[in-house]
Order: sequence, then structure tokens, then C-alpha cells
Amino acid sequence: MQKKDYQAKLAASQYKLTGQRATVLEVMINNRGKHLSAEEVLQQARKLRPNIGIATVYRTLEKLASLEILYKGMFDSGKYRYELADDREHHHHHAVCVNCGSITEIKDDLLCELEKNIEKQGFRIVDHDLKFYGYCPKCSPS
Amino acid sequence: MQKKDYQAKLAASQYKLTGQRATVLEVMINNRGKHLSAEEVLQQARKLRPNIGIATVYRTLEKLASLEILYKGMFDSGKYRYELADDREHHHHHAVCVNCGSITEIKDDLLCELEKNIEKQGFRIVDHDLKFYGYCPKCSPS
DNA sequence: TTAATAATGATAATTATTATCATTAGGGAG
DNA sequence: CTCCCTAATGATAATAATTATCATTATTAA
Repeated sequence: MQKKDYQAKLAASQYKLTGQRATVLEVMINNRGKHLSAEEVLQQARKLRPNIGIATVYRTLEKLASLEILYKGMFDSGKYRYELADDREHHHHHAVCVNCGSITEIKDDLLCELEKNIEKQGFRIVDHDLKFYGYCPKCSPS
Repeated sequence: MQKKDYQAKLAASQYKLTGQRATVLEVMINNRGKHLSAEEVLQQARKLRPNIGIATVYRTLEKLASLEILYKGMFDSGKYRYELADDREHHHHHAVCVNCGSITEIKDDLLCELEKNIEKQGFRIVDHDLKFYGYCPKCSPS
């Protein structure tokens, strides 16, 4: 998806496509594949719109996540991170380096079977989250 | 494992087995299979030792996790939760109910293959974390 | 027993997030 | 175009979880 598609999605919602929201969206698009914290989004957004406030950033990220334009996740650092949701559509997951903290993507299709078993037990799954912790190639003692 | 084994593990470490630490350990053992927040541990611990402080609880949980007696994890509620680590040894995972927040255990052995693939890419895995989100049997609209 | 060190509890400080509120900005009715 | 209504914004206060500080207490080693 590209910029105008996201804007269309937002415009079609109950919310308005304001300048601030477009800015946050643009930051996320410029950082496709990365996982930004609210603070990091603020830093980037201020380059485009110097007086945007942190509250607006939080509010916008929350709204974009509720529209499923963004995915909101917790990567064991004690704060939430956001990424464009369509990067997640193909069920990829995250490998978190315990040394440098870098996050890389992992593709996966092995989970379907496991999910079926769980649903047999009466638990109706709507989402899942898989993370691997270890040493990325750069940090690996090798 | 039982109480004395954990105590032995702690005693064998660089840390002392104080009364407070034994209390926190006992709370965790009494709640085997549950995932307690620091605040919940404090509540339980105060029943056994009324004047234990929250700082000691945090410090003790941190130490027990560093000794791998406990597992410390984030279940998307914005706070850490702790559980006895040996409950995790058989690679079970968590199903988090998005309605009532209950956490149930999922056994799993399907991940080995996926891990092998990731290691081929040069990422050395030391741990992983798999969570399912959905509706538990009680909350399922069914 | 005493000196050194580690642990504790109270509480201050910090960090991430959410709530409040006065002000501003758009969008439709006339 | 102007007025009104509501939504959105930015500044900042409030909250929640966690971590740091520090004086006091307990434990260990000599």
C-alpha cells in the first residue's frame, strides 16, 4: 500500500484526515519495516511539523491502530512500538536481539496447525504474537 | 521442583536466602501456573510477612528472574508478570483472553523446525515467546 | 565483637501513558 | 462568507509501573 491508500482508509473512517494525522502516517510510511516508539515518532514528526505535541502523537497512533492501519506491540522493553500493519499481513514475526535490541522479521506459516488445536479446546483465536530472542548475526559470538 | 530445590538454587547463587526472598519464592510456589504482577506478589507476600516493601518485591523478582528461577514476561497489559520458570520448560505458551484477560497455557512442540530456519540465517536463538489472543471458552460468544 | 558488606523499607524520581481543559480549526447551515 | 457546532490540538497535570536513593538493619567474615 502507498500513502494515498492509507489516507483514503483514514478519510473513510469516523476520523478526519488532519495535517497532524497525515504527518504521523507519513512518518510511519517513511519507516516501513521499523518498529517505532511514540517518542521516536514524535522526533520524526517534528522534523515535518515542529510544533506537533506528544499527546497528539499518542492519540493518532492509537486511532491508526484501531483502524488496523498500524500494529501496536510490546517488545519487552516496557513500551509500546508501532509499525505499518500491512507489513504483518503475511504472518511474519520478530527476532529480538538481546544484545543490541535490533528487531528483524521472520516469515512463518507453521502456526496454523497449532492454532487449530487450540481452537478445539474452545479458545477462539483472533491474533497471535511470536517473538524469538537471541543474538542477531552482527552480535552473535559466532 | 519443590520449595527446597528453589531455595537451594538461590542459596547457591551470589545472593542470600533472606526471609523476604523466601517469602516471595513461597508466594510464587503457592501460585504455580499463575502469572503474577509485582503488585499481586506484594499482596500475597504481605499475608505471610506484613511489612515487606514493594521495592524488595521488585528486587527479589528481578533477582529470581536473573537466576532463571522465574520467568518475566509482558502480556500486553503494560506491566510485567512473573511465573515459576520450570513451568515453561516444556515449551508451553500463553493464550490471553482479550475480553477477561485470563491467561491459559498452551503446550507446543511445533516450533523447533521454524527455529532451525531462523538459525540458518545467522540469528542465534536463546529464547522465544508465543502468545495467542482471543476469547477463552468462558468469554467466547460461541 | 567488630568492621565490612549486603539487604531492607520508605520514599523520591523516572518513564511511559492517559486525562483534562482551554484554545483552535474545519465543515455545514443559512 | 459568517456563525455555530463539534472534533482536534497542544500544554500540562495526573496516573501507573518501575527504578533509584538513602538511612537503617541484618548478616558475614575476620
